[in-house]
Amino acid sequence: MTNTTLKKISEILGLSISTISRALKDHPDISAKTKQLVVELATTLDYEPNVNAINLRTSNSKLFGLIVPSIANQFYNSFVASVEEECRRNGYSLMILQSGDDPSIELTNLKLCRQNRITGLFVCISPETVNIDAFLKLKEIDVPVIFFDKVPDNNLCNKVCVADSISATMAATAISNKKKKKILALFGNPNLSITKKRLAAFTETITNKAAKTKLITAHATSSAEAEALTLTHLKQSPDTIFCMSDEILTGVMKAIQRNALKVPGDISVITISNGDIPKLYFPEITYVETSGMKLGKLAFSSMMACLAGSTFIQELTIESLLVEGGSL
Amino acid sequence: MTNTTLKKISEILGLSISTISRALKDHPDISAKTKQLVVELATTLDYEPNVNAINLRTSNSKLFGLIVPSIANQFYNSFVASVEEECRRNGYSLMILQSGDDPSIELTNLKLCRQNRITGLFVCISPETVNIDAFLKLKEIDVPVIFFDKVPDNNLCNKVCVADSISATMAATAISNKKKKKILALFGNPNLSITKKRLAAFTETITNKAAKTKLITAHATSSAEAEALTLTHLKQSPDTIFCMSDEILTGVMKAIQRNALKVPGDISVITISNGDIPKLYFPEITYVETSGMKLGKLAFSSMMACLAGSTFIQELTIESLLVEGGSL
DNA sequence: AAATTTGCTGCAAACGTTTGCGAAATTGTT
DNA sequence: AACAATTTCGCAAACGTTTGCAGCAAATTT
Repeated sequence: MTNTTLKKISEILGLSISTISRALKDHPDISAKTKQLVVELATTLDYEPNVNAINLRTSNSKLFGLIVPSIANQFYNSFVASVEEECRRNGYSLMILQSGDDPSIELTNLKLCRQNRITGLFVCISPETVNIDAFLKLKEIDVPVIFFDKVPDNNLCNKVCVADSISATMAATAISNKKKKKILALFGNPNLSITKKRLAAFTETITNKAAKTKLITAHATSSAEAEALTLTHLKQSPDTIFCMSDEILTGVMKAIQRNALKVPGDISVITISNGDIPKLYFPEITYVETSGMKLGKLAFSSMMACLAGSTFIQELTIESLLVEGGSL
Repeated sequence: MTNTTLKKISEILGLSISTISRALKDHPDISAKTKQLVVELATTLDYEPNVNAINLRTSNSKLFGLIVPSIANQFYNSFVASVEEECRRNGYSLMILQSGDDPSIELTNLKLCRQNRITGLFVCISPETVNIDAFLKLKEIDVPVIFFDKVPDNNLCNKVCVADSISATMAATAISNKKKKKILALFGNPNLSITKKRLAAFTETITNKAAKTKLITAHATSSAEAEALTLTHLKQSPDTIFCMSDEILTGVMKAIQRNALKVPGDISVITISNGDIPKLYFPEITYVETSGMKLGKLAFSSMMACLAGSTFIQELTIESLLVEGGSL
């Protein structure tokens, strides 16, 4: 058995291919009874149009590309899920590709996107990616590119991000409101702009709002490292720990559980997170939300704006939100 | 600017389209110097072949479809990630679609796959899906279908699953080896075959191996429900809790933390899991591993076997593995 | 009765490739 | 110098659609 085509239907019905094509899309030129005839046969034969042929003919693929470091990550995960949903609702397809933070795979994926003649691209570049010319070339052929989360410095492109500085500020404010005196603040890879922004904003806020508070900052690039670091600093008995991300948080929590400390009795915890991990603990960890889902919706609407002809280049951020758990 | 095509290159070089096509794919008919000429120009013009045209011409899309309830799930997540990786390594593309466990979206997604003329489909059906005819129709047009994880009862299809019975048995054995006396075993949605299998195997093993042990079983369909259930049963002070899944585990752990119980001093915990969640706690939770990654690799190789012409229908399972944490 | 309108349908080109076949140009063989 | 063999390339059809245009019959208007 082979796939049903317009031609096959046309031969059975003794009509021309163009009539079949028009009948199936309810074209006014075709009489009602012909339409019925065609639609019925198409249904029984399980006709499904060949999108390759359609795309070729119309040069409009209705396909978006999405390049992300890894989908095995709470944040990107929810981002991807929400973009996927929006695509389905709006009649688009989505090609999801993982780069594994490897610039060469990133390029391979980009190539794949081009070969598939995507009509738009969502991309989160890897930390090592410095040259984004390959992405910008897409714009030359009128394919909009929306950078999300980890975005290039170049300001000639559309970006959607979480409000890094603001969320760190919010966390710092929440801490200072509680009159904490000795804070351990843990951050991720110091080379990432996301780390720099959060570190700067956090430090500044604490310095301004709670001048007498002692603040210790440190960097960890993995959960295990965060755990070790926490265990070390716990000896100086901080009263609060701030975590820049879920990864840091999980390490910190293991250290806290290992030392059998009570949260928030012995020590307070606050983090910046998508929200899934903080809810795994009791009490639930207070966090500043950076929603991948919201970011996905924003990215999608930004894409739609581009496709609608907007040439206005903008950098959008989603607002953060303090979600109270019981850990602060 | 528009995309570069073979035609454009051929016009610039004064050669025919077929020569360009052959030159780019290193066809022996073409002379070395022509090849070099063509390749150079193609590179500077950023030529990327149009896969729509290729697929149309060759009727071979090199595209797999993957329908999964949700990618915002540790297990499916790792499954998808590993399939995606295998695809990239083997020159295939992957169209990832979420059904949200909604049978109608499932069908929409299936239609999308057909329209894209996928060469194979990986699918995890929703619990409500009873009629799988729509999927079986794919086989009539020679598109292999690999069902994974939640599979239909029908035995005329290829399936890859985690070893549900065996993993439950392994967990039960681990418990009985520790001479536990009072077990609380929590399971998920009682209508799912996965639940039935795990429940049956667990109960049977405990009954056989530890006849004197008291076993209480219960069902919870969400993490919150599992927490409430645990809090209730904790009053009867079980010495061990078995969790059927990560979802159950997270609820149980919140209950344990809420009651400030020590693991494994006051109570032991064991679960069946992909491995991510158990490692978030201290001590890490002992679990029987059901690896989404392994399942992904298995599904992919099964797909490859089908494409290679194997008509042998089989149900494959991945072996489980007891990963010792410190919770038992 | 002729002219016009209306309703329905078909023709054919185009989208960008691949590939079997034939032909021309070059080389090698007697 | 004649022929065969080889190298190198182009022609044209096909994949499954969409769509501007033309055609034709029937219905309506002059």
